[in-house]
Amino acid sequence: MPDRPSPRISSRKQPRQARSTELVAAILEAAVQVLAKEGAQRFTTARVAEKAGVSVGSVYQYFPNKAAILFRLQSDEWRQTTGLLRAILEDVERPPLDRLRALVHAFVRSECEEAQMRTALNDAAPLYRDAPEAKAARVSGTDIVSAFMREALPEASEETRVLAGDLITTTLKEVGKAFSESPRAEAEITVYADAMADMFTAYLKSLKRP
Amino acid sequence: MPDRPSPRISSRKQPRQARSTELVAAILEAAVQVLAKEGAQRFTTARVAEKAGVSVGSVYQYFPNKAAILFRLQSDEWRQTTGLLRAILEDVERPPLDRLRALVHAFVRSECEEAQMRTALNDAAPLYRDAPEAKAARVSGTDIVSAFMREALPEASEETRVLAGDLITTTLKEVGKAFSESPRAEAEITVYADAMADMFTAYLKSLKRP
DNA sequence: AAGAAATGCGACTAATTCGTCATGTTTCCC
DNA sequence: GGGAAACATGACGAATTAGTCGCATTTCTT
Repeated sequence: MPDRPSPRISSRKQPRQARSTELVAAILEAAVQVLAKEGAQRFTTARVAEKAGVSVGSVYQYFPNKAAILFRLQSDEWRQTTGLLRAILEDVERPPLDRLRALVHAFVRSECEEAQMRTALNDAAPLYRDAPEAKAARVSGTDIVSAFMREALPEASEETRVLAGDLITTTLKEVGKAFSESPRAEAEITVYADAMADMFTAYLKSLKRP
Repeated sequence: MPDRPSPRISSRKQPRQARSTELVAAILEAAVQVLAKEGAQRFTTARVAEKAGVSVGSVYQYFPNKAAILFRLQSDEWRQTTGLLRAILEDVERPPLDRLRALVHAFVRSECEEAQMRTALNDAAPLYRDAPEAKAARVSGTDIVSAFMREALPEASEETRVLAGDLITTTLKEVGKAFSESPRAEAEITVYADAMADMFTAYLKSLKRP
């Protein structure tokens, strides 16, 4: 119930010439910097435009509104993370629990990079959260998880698998997010990721033999 | 890095007469409603004042700024939750893992009440998060957890206990928050809380015998 | 080269916001 | 009753913001 309506968030028009492609890239780059440096509260189209060395009008040629810029950043971020995780999960040679551990490490580590920007992006979430595109994005990605869970818990009921998969996914995402909100040293990251992997491992083992 | 500086957030003056005490209560009550109904984005002192049937000026007599109202709500919420959880954890008769399960249920259930308002309050977190009072509030409460962990894992190293305690606490809080962001049916809550308790239980057991 | 299409510009508007302050009202206490 | 202190008011100033629009410039196409 955060923001008024859910305005359209999809791209206004596609860049067709080289200069406009660069312009969009410059805007996104600048948006990241503004977000990291100024925070969600002071993230304005004017500031982004200035940082990008571009006029406000140009920003609105390719993004229908402020939320669209933020959603685009979030999408890109999410696509990248998904690719990273999928690669790990689909390496069928390694035993499932090994892969899960590797995944936890990769995810936590990735969250800790550009932590400032990510935190600010989360702060701005209310602005794009309710848009239909954002909702759709959240649904996708379920298939990889359920495939993995089928492998890790072949004898459990589908219901159990869905529940456990959801719990682990949510925990990974939310706890990772919270963890990365403070600046962290290398060693700390490793220790924390291991602890989380330990927890998941113990949980999955307990579901195997109840 | 969300909001400019961290402005003072503590109370501006204490109400000394009956009417002003009621006024403060009315403001807080109204604040909850505005937050739930309009969301963080549209939470303004003017709207709160109007809903409370009071003038803006009066609001600023007892709260130095908007953030202070939000912080106050968060504090109250937190105090209440802490009390609830402490009572469960300190019931020394029941075995530790039983208490932990009860605690998870109580917490998740409590998060699901007034979910709208809580979500909005979280959205507004950047406004008060950086204030010193808020930082202080986050530190306190560690003692109950560590007492419990000493009991649940008497033979583990202090380091392990701190880490596990932190992980469980963070998971409970963050996953509970995320879970309550969608509206949930009774049965769903029970199932989810049980799953989370299962995960914690398995984790703690695994730390007992490695 | 010349018209068309795409792109880029930035001053400007309309709206919203926070918080103050001069002025009135109520309560307290002697 | 009367003076002081506490309380309440709401119009107002200063600042910020999102997004638009008429016009200038660049690129494409033929």
